[in-house]
Amino acid sequence: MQPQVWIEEIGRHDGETALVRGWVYHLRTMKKLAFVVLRDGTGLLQVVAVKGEIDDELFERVCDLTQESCVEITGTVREDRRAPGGYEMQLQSLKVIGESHDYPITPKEHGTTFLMDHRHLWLRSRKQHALMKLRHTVVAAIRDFLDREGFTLVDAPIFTPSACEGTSTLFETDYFGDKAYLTQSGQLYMEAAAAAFGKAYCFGPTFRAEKSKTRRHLTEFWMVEPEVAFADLDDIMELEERFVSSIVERVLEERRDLLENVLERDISRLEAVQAPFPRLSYDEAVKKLNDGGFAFEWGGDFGAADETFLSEEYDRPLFVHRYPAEVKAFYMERDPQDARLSLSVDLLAPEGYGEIIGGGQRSADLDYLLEQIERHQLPQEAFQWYLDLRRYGTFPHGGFGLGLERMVTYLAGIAHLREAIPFPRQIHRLAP
RNA sequence: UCCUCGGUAGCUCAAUGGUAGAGCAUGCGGCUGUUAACCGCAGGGUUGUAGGUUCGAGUCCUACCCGGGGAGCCA
Repeated sequence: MQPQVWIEEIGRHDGETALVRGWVYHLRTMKKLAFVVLRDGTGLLQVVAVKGEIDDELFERVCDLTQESCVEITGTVREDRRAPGGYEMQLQSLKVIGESHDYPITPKEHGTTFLMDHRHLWLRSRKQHALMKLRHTVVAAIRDFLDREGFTLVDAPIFTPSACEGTSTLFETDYFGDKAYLTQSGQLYMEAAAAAFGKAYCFGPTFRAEKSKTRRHLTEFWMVEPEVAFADLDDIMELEERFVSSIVERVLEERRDLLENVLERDISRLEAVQAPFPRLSYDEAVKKLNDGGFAFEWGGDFGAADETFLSEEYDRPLFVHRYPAEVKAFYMERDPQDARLSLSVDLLAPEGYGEIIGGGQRSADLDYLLEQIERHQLPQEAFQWYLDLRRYGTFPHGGFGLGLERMVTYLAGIAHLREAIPFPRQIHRLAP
């Protein structure tokens, strides 16, 4: 039997007879001519059937095809400017592998709710396909960068005995009669990993039971969390900017065509993302907000509008560092210059995409952490293993967490986070 | 939890308080280079639910249900 050719490689078979398999993406028929656009996951190929050149029964079967039916087609390949993709196939034989009737996603507009209800089918569409390819490349870029930098992947558990950061936004589940929670960060485990491997990271799904209904939130999202022994705040910022700019560079290299032609992204906005990134202290940011007419009070965390205003004047991501300790997690190191502040840093994406990274330097001091755990009213028993890291050779260290979907959303320039993940989980969406 | 908008054909949407409609999809017919093809015909409805006002309610009122967008919180 003739081997199957993937459409992305069809150009290598110019002038030959080839066999392709895929799904009917579009169909246009006339009395003596029919065009079938075939989709196989790697590309689109226009197949032409001409009545008279093939027998009438075969031509009838081509005309009777329906959207998204799965077929096997053989035909001769030839270059043709009129065909999308530059190559066209002259049909010789057709075999239907799986029929499709009344495919729900028609070639006209649909609402997001309807499309999300059919997410399992929507993924076949051009734009969604492009977004998943982009996501794939971002994941590969993340792993390759950390690998090159000497990081070891140390997977953090998904079932956890308590909150990493003590908020009340955990999904609770039964664990053989005990309570367990779905992880909202692998952070604390990475601190243990940093003491074992020096440079470590985890990359997996995390869960937040926040009842958020915004374009920037999912209840299940993917986060990459590197942690580095002996790193201070400046080291972390330097690592973050190299990390982010290398991801952008990789995406521009491998997905430029999809970004430009399918996602219609303004490429120049991504080309501007080069290290070093601008740095603003929290104090300076508050002053900027006040000067800009925002009634923002020192001590709070920034809202979406504040973040947009701050990042607006820069063409690349913006670091805001040294937030008040009150608004950050209990394990953040205090600023030795000002006890009200923490050695924390957020990275804000341009164009109003907001926070894509949160991180900073962790406290190495056992007494301080004990005090913080009490202050945040966290159950000390649950943190004994974590405190051991300070009892047995404590060390300065820092790290950060990058939200994968926020990064993909920003790179793709799309309006909503939910299209940056194959099957989004949101407050009102658990299916498909 | 709060603010705001919405729920009418399979989908996207129309419809001064007065016979519920269009485009797409589907079925049938036409067309030899289509690019979300085009042209003609046809079928398709308990207007989210319950009550109320009215001669008459998709439209006005009340309650409830469901969802979109945003806020807070965060990545």
